[in-house]
Amino acid sequence: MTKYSKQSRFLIAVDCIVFGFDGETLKLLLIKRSFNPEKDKWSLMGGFVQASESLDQAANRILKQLTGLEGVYLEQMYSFGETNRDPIERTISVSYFALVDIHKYEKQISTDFHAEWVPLKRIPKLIFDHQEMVELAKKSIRYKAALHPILFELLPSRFTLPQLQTLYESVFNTSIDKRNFSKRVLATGLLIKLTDKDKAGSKRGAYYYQLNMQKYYANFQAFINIIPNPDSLQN
Amino acid sequence: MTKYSKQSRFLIAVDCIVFGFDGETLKLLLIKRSFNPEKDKWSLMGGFVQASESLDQAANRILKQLTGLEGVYLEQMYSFGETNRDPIERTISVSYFALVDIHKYEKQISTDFHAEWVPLKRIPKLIFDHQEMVELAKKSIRYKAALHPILFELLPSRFTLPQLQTLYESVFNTSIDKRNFSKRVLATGLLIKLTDKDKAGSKRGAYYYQLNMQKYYANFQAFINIIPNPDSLQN
DNA sequence: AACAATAGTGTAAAAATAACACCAATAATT
DNA sequence: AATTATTGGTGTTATTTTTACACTATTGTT
Repeated sequence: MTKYSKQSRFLIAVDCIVFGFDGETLKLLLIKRSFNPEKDKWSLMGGFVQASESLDQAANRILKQLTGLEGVYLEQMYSFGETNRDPIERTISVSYFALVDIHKYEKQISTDFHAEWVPLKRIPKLIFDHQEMVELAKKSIRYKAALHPILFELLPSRFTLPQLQTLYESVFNTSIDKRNFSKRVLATGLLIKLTDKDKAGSKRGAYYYQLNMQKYYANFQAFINIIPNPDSLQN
Repeated sequence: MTKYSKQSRFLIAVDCIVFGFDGETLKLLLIKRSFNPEKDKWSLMGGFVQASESLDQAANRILKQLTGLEGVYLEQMYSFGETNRDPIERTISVSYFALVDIHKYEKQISTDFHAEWVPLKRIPKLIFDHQEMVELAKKSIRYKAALHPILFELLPSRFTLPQLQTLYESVFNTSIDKRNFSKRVLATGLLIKLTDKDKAGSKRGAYYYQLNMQKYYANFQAFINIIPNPDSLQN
């Protein structure tokens, strides 16, 4: 068989918007770009897709190479294809967002690699259309988190209800009554209460919980109402 | 500045999953492929992205060229990038789904073009990974339609409540109490009741409604609960 | 005139959500 | 040793939303 002649071929990039949560604020993992153009400017984690790999494989490889992160939650988001989005050569970028437990990787990232966690509220100017990708990623995780239990991916395997609530409050930029919040999340049946407490956050200490992984995977696609009317929220 | 040397370049295709509704069943617009490989096999509307156009522009152009459809609802869905998805040459496909008023285009499509409306329940074997795209598209419109008023894009500008209900029932493969359904949709404030009736569907005739376009565009991103627990539905 | 077929409407029970305030535990301070 | 300050944990009621459910209206056909 013959090839498809006369058609243009393009570079394909993958760009990853990596979210982390340190217990107080949501952060993004950014990197100083190591090559031209825009060398030393802030950028998302990105790279080119290679001939031998699928898009998902490329996303995982790039994340690993630039940050050491492996096996994290990674989901394709949107493909950006404006003709001039990269000034050097036409490049289609397939964007992914990732959710990681920031503590698991915090030191590793800043020592071995040159990536940095930056609070979502203080994102510097980014190269190309990366700003636009970040905006879409913020919308996307809100949208998804309003309906599905993805935010657990940002927490360590053992976490407390106050931690979980702070996470939801910062993703949705709102405040929630803690009685109603705990009723809601416990009603999902996704949480298992442990017997010991986290004494770091308070004097009294808060019980640790962990995910019921069975139910978590089984109910992942189910609609779970943790945040009511998520789009009526501002900012 | 220098080009990004040493990187692979790829073909980029756009494939469109086009939904239509004839008042009874949901249908997809398919086409007999006009070139090799897989010539004369059933295929989605697809084509290659050109150097001069964005992804969205390519999607619109391809839809227009293959079907004459223009100005219809078109939304990027997902990018497919398995290395072997096209046996001839590695191609990344950016998929879009479209929602069209089937009546507006029915004759035009079958005479001027060689596309055909096929009931969603009787989709033939499709080339490459198009089957997978169709499955994802079915999921995607359900997901989106459960929360946002996109299904109006499948109806003519004037429609009746029974028509609208039949549409929802076929998208969600369920049946809905008509009293509750009309309360729900009317509560959105999106519908304007007209003074005349559609006498085609029944002896008594059903009032026509049209969209309040102001509110429609304003509330498009808002979460509108027309179908409760959309994922608890089977099939 | 009777019939057949689809359109249109209201109410009450049940479930889900929202609003709300106090006591518990304990480390730090006096 | 007692007090204070700080955060964790819980239950009830009112409101709202959702669900279940059945009859009359209209009109073309027979």
